[in-house]
Amino acid sequence: MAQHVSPAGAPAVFRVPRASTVDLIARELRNAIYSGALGVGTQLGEIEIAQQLGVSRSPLREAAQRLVQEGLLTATPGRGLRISIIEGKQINDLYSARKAVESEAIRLLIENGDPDAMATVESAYEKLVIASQGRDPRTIGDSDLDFHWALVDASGSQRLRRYMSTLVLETRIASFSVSQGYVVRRNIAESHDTILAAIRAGDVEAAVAAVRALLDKAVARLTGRDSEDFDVETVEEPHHTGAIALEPITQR
Amino acid sequence: MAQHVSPAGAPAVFRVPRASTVDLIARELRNAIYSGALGVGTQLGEIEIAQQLGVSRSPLREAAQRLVQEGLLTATPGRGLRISIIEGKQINDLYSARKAVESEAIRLLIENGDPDAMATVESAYEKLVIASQGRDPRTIGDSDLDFHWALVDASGSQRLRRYMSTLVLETRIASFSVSQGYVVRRNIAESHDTILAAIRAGDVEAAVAAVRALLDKAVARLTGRDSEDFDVETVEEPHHTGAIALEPITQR
DNA sequence: GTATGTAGAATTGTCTACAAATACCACTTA
DNA sequence: TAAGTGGTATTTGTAGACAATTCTACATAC
Repeated sequence: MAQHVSPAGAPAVFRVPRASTVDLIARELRNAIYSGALGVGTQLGEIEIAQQLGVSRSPLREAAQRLVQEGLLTATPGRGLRISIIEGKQINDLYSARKAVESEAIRLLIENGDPDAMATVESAYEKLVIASQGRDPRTIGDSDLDFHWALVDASGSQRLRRYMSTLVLETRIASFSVSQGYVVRRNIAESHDTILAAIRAGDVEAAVAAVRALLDKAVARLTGRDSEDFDVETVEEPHHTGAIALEPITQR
Repeated sequence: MAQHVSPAGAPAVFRVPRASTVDLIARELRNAIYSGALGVGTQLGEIEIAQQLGVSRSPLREAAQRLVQEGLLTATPGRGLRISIIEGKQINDLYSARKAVESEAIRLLIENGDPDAMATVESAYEKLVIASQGRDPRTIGDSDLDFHWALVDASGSQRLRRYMSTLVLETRIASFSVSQGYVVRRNIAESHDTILAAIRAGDVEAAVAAVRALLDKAVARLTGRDSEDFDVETVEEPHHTGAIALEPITQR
């Protein structure tokens, strides 16, 4: 995922915003969810996680509340935290949000007309093409999400970016939740080419329509309403070995 | 703001999710921001707030992290928490997000065709009309935001609702940040009538376009690029008396 | 008179300990 | 044997205490 970029015209020297411990923990938790190290529905014991991260329970709990706010974790009083499950109607809801965010992102991307931003999108697309030529569905799925992320990142909107970073994770959770596997389409590159072509042409409506269609297809696939599309491949998620391993927080 | 509604078809009996202390604190903080009790840019001392709320620092800090994730609070290591300031380019960003969310909400609202949902929107509109006939700009501003909230709430989308609840607060913060006053248009009802008419007619594109136009106008007003529109009124925000008062958390 | 360095106070960040709620398991009983 | 019940153990929720960082004020040097 791309980094933040200093806006032009801003002062040359910023107050260095060194990341707080809570930031680092939250990031680590998100990584763990994305990678699948923390499986869907997993109840997470605070002392265990805290020990693995090399921190106390307090900052861990604070970081957890951030993910709760995002909807990635579900907190039930007296019962602690578990990774949210996203299935059923939530799938539709998730993709509604994605349609909202990605549509607006495309609009901004085209309006801004920033060549650098377009370049990163093109770059993400190329990686997607290369990945789709390979045979590893996992890699394809990753580069698919990366592309959509790049799209929103290139919009330059801080809020859309924030929303999308969560939505990416939720999409990941959803694919874990639905099948306990991982479904991707093999011919994924063509449909994305349509989007990119429209963006290049500066045709907002066409690009938006293309993304919406793409996402609608994804919903149909995930909710099992699409029995005709055989060009998919299911990959089993590696079984969780019980012992989940998180990297300790460094930098202090 | 309207309350959450049980989605149809959900099990009749839920595991009663009694609100956790963190929930209550977070809600109280949001209320304080919305009401202006916690002014923009205010540094909040943890011990003081915790005492006023009648809780310890631990749950307060956890609740605060939720608002940090929302972007309502800004946390700087070693320097604690302060209410975020929203001005300049952030205004554009904020309204981009609103466009994204509200556009999609309208789309869903029309697609769903739920009479009850429409009724709540109509109700919010009526209140807006009544308020706009009065002379209190503060009331008008409130009912304006309430209407937009009702729109998104009626979409039935959990995620859009979550986004919007934050965006409403941010909009409020923005109007506090820009002028240290509160700007509203007097003839606000007509423009909203356009939206509602399009929704009633089931015309998605027209409704979406109307909302986008409305929001664009708001941006222009807030960023001061709209010197021609004289039909506005500025209200001074009541001076903060230094002593901020928060209601203690009850229910245990 | 301005700027720099230092000491003190206050506030935040983290940890440990205690209280309360929940889950699990054995036991009893129909 | 199955269901209900009670007790125990584990986990979470909260509070208070300690450590570290930052801000403010004052003194000193240029």
